[in-house]
Amino acid sequence: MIITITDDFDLKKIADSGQTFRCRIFDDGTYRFITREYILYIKKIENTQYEISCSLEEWEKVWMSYFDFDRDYAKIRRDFQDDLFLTMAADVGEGIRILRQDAWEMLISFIISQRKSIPAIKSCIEKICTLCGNKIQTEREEVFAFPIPAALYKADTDKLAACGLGYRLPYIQNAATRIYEEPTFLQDAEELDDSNLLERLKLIKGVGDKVANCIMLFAYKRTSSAPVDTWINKVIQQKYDGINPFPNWGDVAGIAQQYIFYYSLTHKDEF
DNA sequence: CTCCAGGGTTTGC
DNA sequence: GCAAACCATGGA
Repeated sequence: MIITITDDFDLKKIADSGQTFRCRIFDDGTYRFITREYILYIKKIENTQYEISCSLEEWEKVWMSYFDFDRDYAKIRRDFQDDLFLTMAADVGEGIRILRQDAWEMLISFIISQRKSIPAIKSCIEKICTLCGNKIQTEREEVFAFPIPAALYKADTDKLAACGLGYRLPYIQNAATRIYEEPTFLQDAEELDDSNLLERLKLIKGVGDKVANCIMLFAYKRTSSAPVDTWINKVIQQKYDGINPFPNWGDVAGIAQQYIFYYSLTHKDEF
């Protein structure tokens, strides 16, 4: 099926933006995304035309929300014009969108992410999916879904450790136990305001300010949340005199953060 | 081989 | 309250 997308949408930049760790790029230019049990193959045909593997119904029900198409990113970028560095970063990152991903997957993925490089995070998560995720056969490949809480809870400790979790193993097992025993924990958190949601997420061992902000931004669409990691911290030190500028950008701070994060990733020699 | 990674918790003051 | 120490492991 062919669809038209007119707002900012760059598959490669989204895949490389560090929000999702399970996007696969095929040699023919097709991108694969997974969320819950849904799998999408999408390829740019020309200009605003994209070929998608799912039905229009699934596109509208699942993927429109996943890719955050209710938000006008072109307008958001224009509103950054009073900040020179952010304007440049947003220009470089044009096409990035904030993905609305599964809260459980983001919780586990970003606990794993601490003190790991993005390639290491990806391979670690892939091993966990292969170990205890649901196997799905598509027309292109055999894929493993992200494990549900019960599957991770019941996974053998030694086999889980062999996925490269390191010292994060007890954090992961603790989080899996928590969500397995209280299945509505993440769902109920949706009702909380930003401040209370942050504190609720930080109740889970291994979740601090940075990881909680990632979960808020990438799963709960709390676009005021701007995670400060090592790269963002370098930018704050070198471009903003050590003063965190993100609170100044209000409810689009998280989007500004994502443009700047992508800029720092693609211009490592400047930091 | 060494160095560091989308940090967080624990410990010591 | 705040720094500093400590954490396992893979990728570069």
